[in-house]
Amino acid sequence: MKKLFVIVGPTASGKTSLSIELAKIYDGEIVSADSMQIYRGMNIATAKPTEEEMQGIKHHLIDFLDADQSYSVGKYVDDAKYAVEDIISRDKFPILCGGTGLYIDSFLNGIEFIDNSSDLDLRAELNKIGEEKGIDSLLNILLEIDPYSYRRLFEERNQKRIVRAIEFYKTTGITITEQIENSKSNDPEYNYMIFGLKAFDRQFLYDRINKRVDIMVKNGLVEEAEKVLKSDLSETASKAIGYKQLKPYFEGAASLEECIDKIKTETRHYAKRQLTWFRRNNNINWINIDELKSIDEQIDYIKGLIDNRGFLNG
RNA sequence: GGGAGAGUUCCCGAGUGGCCAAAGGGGGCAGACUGUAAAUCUGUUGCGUUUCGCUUCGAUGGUUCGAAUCCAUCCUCUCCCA
Repeated sequence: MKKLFVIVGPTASGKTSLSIELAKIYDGEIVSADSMQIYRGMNIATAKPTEEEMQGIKHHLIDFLDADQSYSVGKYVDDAKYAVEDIISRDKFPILCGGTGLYIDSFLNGIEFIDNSSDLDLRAELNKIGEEKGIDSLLNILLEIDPYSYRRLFEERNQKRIVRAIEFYKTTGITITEQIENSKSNDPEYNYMIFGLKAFDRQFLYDRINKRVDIMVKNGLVEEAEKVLKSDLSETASKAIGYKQLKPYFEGAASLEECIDKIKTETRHYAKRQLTWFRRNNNINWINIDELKSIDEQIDYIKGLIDNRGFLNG
């Protein structure tokens, strides 16, 4: 079976530099799994590696879309597969690296998404119902078509997900419950070892995040934000942390410091959510970055794991 | 020196005699997640032997069956006049 390495972890845990070192050792190329680094012009806020940092290692799925284009998991699964196959065909070793858990899991598990399952007009219409008549009226619609989803989403009352479940059924004729089941049936195509970076002490990570945001500001985050906010942003791109939080500053409604603090807070929350996502994956080999602080130590540890398992043999 | 006001749980902040371990928000912690995922949403947040007990609302003392809420003194802070 085709082999690859996967590196995951919360933002600011050091995935980028580790992946590049690993690529140097194993003659690899990197496939990014990051929903924001795909965009051109969004560099500082997304902590996109610079040419210099890449050290000649080829990176895929970075910098290939303009910010006014939207993107999705479904596209990612296809694009990542294409990139990985391309790398393998050239006898290089693929290293998937990123923090977007949904993208990574969907790709690794070979989830098949269905084309044309979106209807933005219907979505808007349903959202309107939600705003006007309340979330219960949406739940009632869902109850009619997919009682299982209804039960699953009843407690959570997540309008976005309820709307999506209805939309999915109305556009495809099958329920989201069925789709979830069907999409899982594929056999995995790749044999992979997955490494996760995390901090034993949460505060250690949070400090790193805070410091990194300060560095971003020094590197011109505010200027970049001004430019990005003036351009046309797709639904996807507009969600990036680091730009929208600066809006009040540009509008004179808040101080620069307040906005930067907001970026730090939002980034910490994001890291927390990433950790929650990855934590349920029992296959991850965790590396504590507050124990193994240098890349060299991390690489040694990873090499040990790879050899131990005989992953590259045969 | 004179006058006005304020001190509430990690933070901001509501509460002016019992329904108050104390609204709401923030932050923290935990969780969910199938085409917007850097999104969206949920739970929890004084302690304990947890349908009950204990300790909390600047401090001390008092009034009362009962106080975060009323009174006295003290401490700290803010503002106004000097």
